[in-house]
Amino acid sequence: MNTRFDRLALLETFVRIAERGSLSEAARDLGTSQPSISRQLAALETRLDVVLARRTTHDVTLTPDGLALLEDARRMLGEWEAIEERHSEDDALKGVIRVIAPVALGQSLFVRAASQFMKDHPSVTIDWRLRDDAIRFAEEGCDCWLKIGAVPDDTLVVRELARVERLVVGTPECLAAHATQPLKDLPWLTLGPFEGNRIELSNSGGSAQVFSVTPKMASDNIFAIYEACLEGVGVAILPRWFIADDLVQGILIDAEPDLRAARLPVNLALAPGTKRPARVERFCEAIQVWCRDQLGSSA
Amino acid sequence: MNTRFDRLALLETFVRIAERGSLSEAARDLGTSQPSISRQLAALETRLDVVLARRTTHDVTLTPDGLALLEDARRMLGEWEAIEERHSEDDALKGVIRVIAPVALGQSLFVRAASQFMKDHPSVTIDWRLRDDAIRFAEEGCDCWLKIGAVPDDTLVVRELARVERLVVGTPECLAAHATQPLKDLPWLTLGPFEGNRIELSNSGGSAQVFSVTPKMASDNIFAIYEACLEGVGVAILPRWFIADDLVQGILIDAEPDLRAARLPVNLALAPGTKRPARVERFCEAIQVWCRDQLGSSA
DNA sequence: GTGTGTTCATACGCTAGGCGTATAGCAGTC
DNA sequence: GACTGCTATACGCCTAGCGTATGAACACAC
Repeated sequence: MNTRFDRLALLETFVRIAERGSLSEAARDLGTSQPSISRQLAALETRLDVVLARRTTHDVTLTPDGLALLEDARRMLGEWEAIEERHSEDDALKGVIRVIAPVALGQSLFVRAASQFMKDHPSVTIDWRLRDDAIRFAEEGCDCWLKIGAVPDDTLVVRELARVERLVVGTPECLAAHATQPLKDLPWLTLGPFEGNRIELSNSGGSAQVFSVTPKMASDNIFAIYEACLEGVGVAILPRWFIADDLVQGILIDAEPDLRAARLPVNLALAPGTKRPARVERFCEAIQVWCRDQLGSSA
Repeated sequence: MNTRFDRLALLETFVRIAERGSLSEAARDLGTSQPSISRQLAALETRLDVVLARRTTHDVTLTPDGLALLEDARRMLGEWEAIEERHSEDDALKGVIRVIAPVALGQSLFVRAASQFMKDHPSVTIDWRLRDDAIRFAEEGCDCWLKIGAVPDDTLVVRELARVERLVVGTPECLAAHATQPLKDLPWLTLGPFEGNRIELSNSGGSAQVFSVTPKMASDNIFAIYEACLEGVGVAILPRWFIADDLVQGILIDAEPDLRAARLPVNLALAPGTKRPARVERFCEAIQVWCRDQLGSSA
């Protein structure tokens, strides 16, 4: 089988097929004909001697082998791109960067960093998806993953961006109303994924106190907790970046200046590999710098 | 410039050109015509918009850009190979593995491991080059580099294979003749790259003694030192694997059973990257296992 | 200098591999 | 059952890359 296809082009169409779930749509995307796509997929399968996708008349689903190839194909295409753009004299970044970020950070703080990046690089497009749950990175086709807490995938390269400070806050009224009560009896507003019903605070000396609470309200959404807190319903553990303005304005008060919840690490995860497209590399750098400046090492 | 070249094929011929230093020879290697090679190189240069090689009528030398590409090209071709062979049902390894090993280890101990590997995988060829000096890994085109001591290139992936035990040995006669002398006054045979004129020995408790000597003989070749030692000229610090048989036969004697020179780490260095051809991956595993078994963690 | 041998680059058909168009077959939807 | 949208296959076309042949440049020998 002496085929003269460009192997990287085959990978390109394969990735496109995987992303669109259809040969026809891939063909439209790539500005070619559907039979061409069909032939290319067949050629790739012949070449690798493996079935990459199950075709029915109405959809295309990758086989496990196809899924495995998808990851490698994306990486190799990225590497080729890095090679091609290394010597392109216009150093203007371009293309799309796919980012997955946690909901809370992604819709407020981080999106400002991303916006700045887009301003700095007008030809760059960002696909900004907000998700808090663990993702199947390899299948998503995303370039970088911002994650609060540990990254549950040890095949990825992880860079720590910051460790965010979290403090106990409440409205002045709320705090005054419960001033005489011990900590554990406050009306706690707890954020599901982090606290559950167990609160752990420690002072700068490192000595910790741990106690269980029956939350006034529990939620998996930080904005809900925040709003309830503003309403004076109770006290909550919130990251400093989230309530910095309110602290300045006195709307919320640091209830226990000596006590802090454990810092939450914010990580940046990338697919492993030696070379990445410049736009991805630069975006990651920008995010890192931005975190250092905005969140600080003590943010 | 709508070219239909297979980009990976372009990289392949480019690497071949770099290795052979000639378009014509590359053409012969690849079983094609010289004009074809010429066109491919030109196409790659056009595509990347960079001059990769200076051609004179009698030789081809890579530009710095070409040298940079060479590294990436080798990596990408390796990755493609890994993809292709992942699903090849015959799990027989094949192809050539290029290894650079230290002279002493490479011509005796390690070559046995390599031999075993070739026996286990008949279709594998090994290009076994022995060099003690630091190499420009990226330019050499080698797959793995066995190195005594630290690997002076932090772009490489390093795996420690063993830490070899080194002891003071001499012939029984030689040791008897100098039995009354303090260590530092023995007729030392020193191995240049490691000892110089400064001997450092420590006991199992960790306390060390250091002294300078004026060597009876100094050399950068372990076999020379070894032969002189066998001749009874003096005492030498030699690795256990090197003189294990002689110790058993009583030809050489462990002069200071309580004292040992610092263990020398033996490392395996690889080009970074996520996927390597199976033969390389398996060879490295084999070497690691072999080292564990033959040299042991206390070898 | 001249000759010889080697190198790389270019010119010129040729050929075959990949393209698009057209069509067939199939599955789900209305 | 007609319709729609999908993938696979057949068929001719077209061109990109091939090999052959040739030319220019350089190295070395004499």
